[in-house]
Amino acid sequence: MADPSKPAHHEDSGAAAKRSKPTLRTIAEITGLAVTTVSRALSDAPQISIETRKRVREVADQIGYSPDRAAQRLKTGRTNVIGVLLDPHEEILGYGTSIMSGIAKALQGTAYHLIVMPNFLNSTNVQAVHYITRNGMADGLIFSRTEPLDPRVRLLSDLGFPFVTHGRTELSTPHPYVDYDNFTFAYQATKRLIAKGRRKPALISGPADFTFSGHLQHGFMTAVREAGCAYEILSGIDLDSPAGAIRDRIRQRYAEPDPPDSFMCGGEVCALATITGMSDCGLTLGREYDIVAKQTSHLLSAIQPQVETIYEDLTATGEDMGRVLLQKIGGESDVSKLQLLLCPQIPSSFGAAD
Amino acid sequence: MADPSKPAHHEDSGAAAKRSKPTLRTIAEITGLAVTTVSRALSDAPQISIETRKRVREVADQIGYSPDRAAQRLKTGRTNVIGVLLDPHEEILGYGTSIMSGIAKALQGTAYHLIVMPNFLNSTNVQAVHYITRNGMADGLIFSRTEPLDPRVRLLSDLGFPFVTHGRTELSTPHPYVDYDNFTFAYQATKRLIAKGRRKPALISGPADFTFSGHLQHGFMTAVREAGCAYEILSGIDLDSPAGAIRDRIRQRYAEPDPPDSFMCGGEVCALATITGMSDCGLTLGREYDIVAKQTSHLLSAIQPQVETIYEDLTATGEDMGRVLLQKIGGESDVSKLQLLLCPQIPSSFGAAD
DNA sequence: TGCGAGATTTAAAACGTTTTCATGATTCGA
DNA sequence: TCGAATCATGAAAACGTTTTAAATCTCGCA
Repeated sequence: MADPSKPAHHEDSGAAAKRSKPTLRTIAEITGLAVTTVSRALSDAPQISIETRKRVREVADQIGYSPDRAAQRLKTGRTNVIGVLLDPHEEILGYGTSIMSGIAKALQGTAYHLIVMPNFLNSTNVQAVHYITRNGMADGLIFSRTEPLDPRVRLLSDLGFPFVTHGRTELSTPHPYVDYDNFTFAYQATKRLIAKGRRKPALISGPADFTFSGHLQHGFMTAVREAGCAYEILSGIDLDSPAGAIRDRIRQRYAEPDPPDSFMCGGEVCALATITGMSDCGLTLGREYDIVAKQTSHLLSAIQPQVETIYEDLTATGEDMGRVLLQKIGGESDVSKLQLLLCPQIPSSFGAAD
Repeated sequence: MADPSKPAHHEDSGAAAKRSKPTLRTIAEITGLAVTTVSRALSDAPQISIETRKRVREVADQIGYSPDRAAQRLKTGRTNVIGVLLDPHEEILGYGTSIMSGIAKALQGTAYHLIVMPNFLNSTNVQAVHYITRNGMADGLIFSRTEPLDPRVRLLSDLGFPFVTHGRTELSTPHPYVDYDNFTFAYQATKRLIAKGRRKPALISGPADFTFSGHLQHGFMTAVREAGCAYEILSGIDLDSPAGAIRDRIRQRYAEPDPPDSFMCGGEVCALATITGMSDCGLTLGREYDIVAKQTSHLLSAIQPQVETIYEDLTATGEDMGRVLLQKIGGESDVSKLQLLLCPQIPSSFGAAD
């Protein structure tokens, strides 16, 4: 932008430079225009003449002007801020960071800033939403881990407050979302296990509350039913369970009769823990059992043997969410344009699907 | 706080409730006081009489008043915001999220909000700092991955802008920081390897630029020199390298003569990649080689066999950084009180040191 | 009775924008 | 040539708070 090292070089009458932050008034004094005009010129109002606009721009750049967000905010009521509700569970494997990175990319070049409200300790998610909307802390909200009857979605819909979720709900009022097609993911992943000759796939599902857990399960069930094979949904653990717990559960399951011979894992840590648990039992990936997992980072490239994965690009998801939210804020009222279902890319190594 | 479902129950003369956001003026009208008085009462100014203060509080709670941050900001110049500069590299294993969670904890109950400025794409770190300070987007800044002559630290020191770093610098002007004692960590970890009978520990160091890499290396070198044993600092990779690269490098190293027999890993992904690389070569942890790693999450609990680790509590670090920054903003000028060096907890399994 | 000293309260200005409404130029149609 | 329309600019109010300076009130005391 403006180079602060460049000498300012303006020999004005008396308005010698106080070294305070330049404001519209500063520019007005230098150019001899009114504050109003300067404001208009900088915001590209149509009624300002071309040359005035150019001159104002010049001076603004020269003295390194940038508008006071607080003042703008006070006057317009707009905050120019997009809030992201961050959940402690999202700590795992850079989930939050990937999403945020994507959102940041979408906000790049707009007037919007990304602000993260971690609701780590204090309140429930709904309370956080209450607080943010009541205090006008953002113009829009983004959050994840939606539940079928998500109270946050309900609240925000009622308020008419712009938001986008990562994940769908089952509420009757449609709302903007970006979601990964976890049904297809689970369906294809499970089919892949079956195609490799496995006859009793196990699912490690998502936490019960969340919408996507149902999708995973549905995809899994569809595949096993089509194949007519046995299956198991591992009880007692889910994708949020700590790695150690998953490892223990696997070990325990193999002490019982009729264990599964393959696993559909919705996450990498989960896959890793499963492998370790199986290894505890003396079983080797690719020999005695198989795994297909969802991949959101490069963690699994570190382990041996290679796990088959289907990739979910969380940064892209974040970017989509950012874009959708900006559209919503911009006044797009056709909700169907604000709902994105991202399709899993099935690796060619999986062979032709049906 | 105030229960919005509770019926408001005030039958005022004519000032019937417009359903707009309550402001100081609203309270002033209800109580019959002046806006000034209300403002003072709410901020516990000493010259307001006890009963007025109480009355104002009551009304404020009742109508669910909360001050307009934008207006406060405009008037006072304070933003009540703490900014965290987030680096893309911090994506790994929830580093950023842990830190942020800690900061959030420290900010809990204060007037401060946490805002994260991811500088993922656009600018260099210094530019981001420039931008934030110039635009007055925060009252204080927190960031990580300091370099010995960190330009961000230099800039902020010159500006007199409050900040805390995660990690020290080697600049002559002292500044607030919170750091983990990586020298001691590396020293103890390496000693542990030697105590287990290893005779050629290898170090996978941090990225060359960062201060803590030097500390790691210093601790490592001190231990091997004391023991008079051979050592190696693995070239071509560092803690930021992707897991696959580390794995490849390990494999490659073992194709050459005189390989190391143990590893000091500054991170968990690194340890995991090392194990996999060694496993590729047919070598087993605890038999042919040992590892001691720094642990910041629970990832390694998922793998087998258990890696010996020394824990670094990043959430606690974040909390410390938050606290220190608040002190700094609060006017604490004794820098020595704003510098924290956190000591590694050496597990008792390591046996008596020395 | 009056007067200054607290003790409380208040009016008004200010922060830097945006916005509403008005103004001074210029041009145009009749 | 004159009023109307168009164009470019400006004055002033407003957003909700904090702060400075001033006003009012209540006493105690001479």
